[in-house]
Amino acid sequence: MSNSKKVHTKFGEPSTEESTAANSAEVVQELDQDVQGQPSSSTNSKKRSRKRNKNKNGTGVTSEPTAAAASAASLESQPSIPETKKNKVFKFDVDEKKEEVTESNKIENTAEEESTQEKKPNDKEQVKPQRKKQKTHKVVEFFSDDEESNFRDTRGSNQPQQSLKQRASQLLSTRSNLPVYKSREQIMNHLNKNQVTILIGETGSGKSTQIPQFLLEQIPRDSKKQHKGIAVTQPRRVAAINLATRVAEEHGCPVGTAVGYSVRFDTTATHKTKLKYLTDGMLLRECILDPELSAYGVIIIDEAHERTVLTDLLMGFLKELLVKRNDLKLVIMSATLDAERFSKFFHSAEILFVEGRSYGVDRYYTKAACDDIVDSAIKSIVQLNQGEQEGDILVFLPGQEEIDKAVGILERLAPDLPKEAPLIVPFPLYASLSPADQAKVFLPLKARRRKVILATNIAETSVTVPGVRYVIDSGLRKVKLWRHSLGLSTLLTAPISKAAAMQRSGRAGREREGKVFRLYTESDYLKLPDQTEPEISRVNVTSPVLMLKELGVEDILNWSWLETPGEDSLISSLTQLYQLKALDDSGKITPLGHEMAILPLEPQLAAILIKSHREYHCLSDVIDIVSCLSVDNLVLNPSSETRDDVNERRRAVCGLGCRYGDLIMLKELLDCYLQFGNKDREERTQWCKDLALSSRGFRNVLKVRQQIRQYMMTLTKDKHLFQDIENDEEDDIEYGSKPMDIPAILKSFLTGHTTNTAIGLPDRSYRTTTNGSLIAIHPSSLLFGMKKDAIMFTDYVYTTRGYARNVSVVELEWLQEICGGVLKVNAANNEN
DNA sequence: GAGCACTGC
Repeated sequence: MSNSKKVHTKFGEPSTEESTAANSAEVVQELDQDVQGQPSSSTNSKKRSRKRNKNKNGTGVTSEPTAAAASAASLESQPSIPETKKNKVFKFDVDEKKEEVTESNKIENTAEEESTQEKKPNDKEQVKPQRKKQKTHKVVEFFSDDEESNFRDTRGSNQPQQSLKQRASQLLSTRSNLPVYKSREQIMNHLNKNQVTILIGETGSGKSTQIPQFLLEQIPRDSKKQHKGIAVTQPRRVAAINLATRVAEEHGCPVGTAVGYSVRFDTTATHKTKLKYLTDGMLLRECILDPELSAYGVIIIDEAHERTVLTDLLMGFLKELLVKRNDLKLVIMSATLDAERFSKFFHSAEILFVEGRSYGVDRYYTKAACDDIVDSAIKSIVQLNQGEQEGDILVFLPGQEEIDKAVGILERLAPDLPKEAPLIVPFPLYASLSPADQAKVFLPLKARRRKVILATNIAETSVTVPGVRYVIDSGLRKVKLWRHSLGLSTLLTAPISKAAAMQRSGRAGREREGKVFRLYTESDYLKLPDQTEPEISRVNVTSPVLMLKELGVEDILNWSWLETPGEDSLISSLTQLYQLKALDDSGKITPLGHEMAILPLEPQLAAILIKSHREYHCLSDVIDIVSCLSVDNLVLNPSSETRDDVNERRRAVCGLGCRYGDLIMLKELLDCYLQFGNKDREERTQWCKDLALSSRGFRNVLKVRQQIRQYMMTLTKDKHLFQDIENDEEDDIEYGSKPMDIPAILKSFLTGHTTNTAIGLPDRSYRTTTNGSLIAIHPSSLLFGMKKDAIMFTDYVYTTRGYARNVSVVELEWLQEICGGVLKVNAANNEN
């Protein structure tokens, strides 16, 4: 630490915090990477020990009335709070008592490093016996390297029942050392006595794998009586799949039997499944089919602190369902103190705390605010590389632009740096990077090299890179903000919250003690909001509102929102649904609205799809385009060196796209992809590479397409809806041979995008028809720089100026025909 | 003539 002080002259004194908010779902995501053949972390600690003090009863669990959590939440402003209480909860911010807390952590560090030496006595008496106890469990951790390789072996192989059982009993010793396992009795007593339980569990507590199993083990295995099942929701698909796989193994059964999962396009659960991991979106789908959720006796909402729109909706829905179903139990699992809100929401349900296992992270702040974040990040990386011991560096930057810039600078800089320090090897990491490029961050490096991963928010929860010991945090992120008054969303660079800063720094403490270098001052840190604003308060809620209408909620404004999106936002969503004819004059859902709610698409796209069938008779082409639109990162951003070539090739393939715009381009690209067929896989992959398209993206497009076709056949009760297409596919007739009815396709889209239109001006800029603001065609569009009478776009982004993305050419007459009312507004604007 | 964070059905 003294060494680092010398080197990091820019930073102030270190302070220490516990890493928080990371959770067991992330742990399994590491596992996923291993399953996919990526190297596991060889440095993964064999000696993981707990740093957290236990409470007096020694179980690691405390059942507290909510007032205790409230006092814990306001920790900063109550320096007189007893030490024992502080240790029960997360320390979001210990800066005001930095010395005190650093001191206590120092003692703990010492105890760990000198494991044979008896700990010096201190004033925290209750800590002492517990620490002794934990030392005996040091070798045990959630996933050791050995565990993971064994896990790989058994997964997917058809092992006899006996060996599955053997494996399960082997795993039992690992399980039984998890903090949650030790508190089993207490937790289960509480769960059995209460309808709602809020559980805060830190990283590595094992809550996501163990608590569902405790509940499962209460159900007799071979009971003839029908027992209601357990559902565990996750915000991410990969987490649901991996947790189910792991838990099935611990339970000694193949996935898809007693334990299974259900995510879009991939379900292993059957009617026999008693414990099901599923995405929150999937459970909401089940709500539509069965509003009583009668298949379940217990619902567990995991990762509730992430506050995704879908989790929030589920909690509101379940709150109402609990009144109707006295036998239903609900467990809300969270990793942060935000649980206080959950408790209040569920009529002051009690909060249980379970400790976790993670390492301390020293914090450093800059002495002055940084004006150029990329420059500051580079300087910090170089300093750190020279002054600190081995360990990889994870740098959080807001977006692709900053990351690419920083990677470029580092690549030029690295060979000229002093040779005493390890060679810096930079890796970018963001979602629109191709999977192959993303995977590079997991490759091990030769000796005397240091990995520097420059990442967006993707590394905060979705991707866990092993080996990271240092985090550099710009304190910035990109946020999509929905402006309901404009009907447009903007993408802004904004400061993160304290909770997010904590989450980011926690990435340095997953395997051993780490350090975080924050590229902002401590006083700026203190000004950050405690929690990240929940998604629901900043996004377009048209889709959630339609779902609630479908579930029979009449008074949307006064529904049991965990957090209301706001009256303006709700009213604009209701208005939009009314305009799409999903709601009638009295605000009730229409038959069309019902069909839209069933389709797994944004209401706008659903409306377009149905219109394309009933009015414009071009359903199958529109399904193809809509499928492309609903897959992320299909058309990738080419790197700056290849950009011109890629654009050239795309234009060559998309003759019609060049004339009519990006929607038609998507159809042409898909047709091209399909023409390769499965015989020419290699060629097809090369083609995708040449055009900077994602093969994985296309595979998803085909899944979505298949799903939507299925839904449309059900909705129209017409089994032969796609018969001619399917015959073509069987006969291997060339794709794209049937000419598209382009006006019909574009008119279909116009019905859903009346407000996303603009009129061309002489200088190649455009004026929107809604409020007359200036907008330009985004450079990523095939129509970039072209002058057209009128355009329609699916997306709007404001950066240096307003940009329309995914642009298509429309005719002025169509605007009059389809969005007459909108044009009048435009005329009024132009007069002003 | 410029550049989009992350999820879900």
